[in-house]
Amino acid sequence: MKIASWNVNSVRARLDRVLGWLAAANPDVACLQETKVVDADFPFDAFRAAGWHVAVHGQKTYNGVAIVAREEPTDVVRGMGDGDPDAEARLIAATVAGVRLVDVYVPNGQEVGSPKYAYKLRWLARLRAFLDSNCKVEQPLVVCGDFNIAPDDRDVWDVEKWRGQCLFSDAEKEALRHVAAFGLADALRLRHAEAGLFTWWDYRMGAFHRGWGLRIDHFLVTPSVAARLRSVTIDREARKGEQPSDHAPVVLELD
DNA sequence: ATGGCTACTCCTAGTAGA
Repeated sequence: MKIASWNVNSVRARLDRVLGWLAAANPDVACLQETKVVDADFPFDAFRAAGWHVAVHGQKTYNGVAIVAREEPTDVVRGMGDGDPDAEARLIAATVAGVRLVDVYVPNGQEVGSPKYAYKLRWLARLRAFLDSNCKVEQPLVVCGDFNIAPDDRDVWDVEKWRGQCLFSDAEKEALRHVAAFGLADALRLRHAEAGLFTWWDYRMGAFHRGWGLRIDHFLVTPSVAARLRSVTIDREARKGEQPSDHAPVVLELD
């Protein structure tokens, strides 16, 4: 089974590239983030024509998540359902081929100490509560997406530059560890220990070409998924060429 | 020193991303 996660930075602006990548990589399921479109305007027809089922949770202009699969996703849940008054479309969950998928687009946080940073930390605490209430560590569970947090020194291109900055601050790393403490492992680190495995590069300053990236897109998996883990790969090729997303897809293969 | 790109929107200039 092949599961992909990709922040596409607008599914409409990127439609041809997204469909082209899906056709070539041919995952069983892909979790997309930053679709940036209300559900009514999602390009369902183009996906259906290419043989994909799609479950979406979107909003105008910002955020938005979608699960795209060869089989119909079941038991779809949109949002954390915890009564928090915010209406940001940042989480969708569904089951595909017996695996429970939680697709997340964690808030960026903007700047350490800002209101958006506080919102990010609060959102991550809510995500842990969502897992506690809706999932079990004994089940095949994959929590994946754009976490907007680089977990450790290996995951930033310049440790000194990034130390204490938003995306790499201690409180963010601790909030991510608390999510994982539900009983989830960072799948990439189960297979690769080396530094410099990045998933995002700034559009500016030729960052991709210069290797100035961060690893902020993750697959967190329960033990039953880890036991089936064959490979975790970052498709850097998808960051190249005309009008790329600023994120590369990450692909998990299970036995 | 700053910003350097991209996508979005009933403000095509201002906001947001990371």
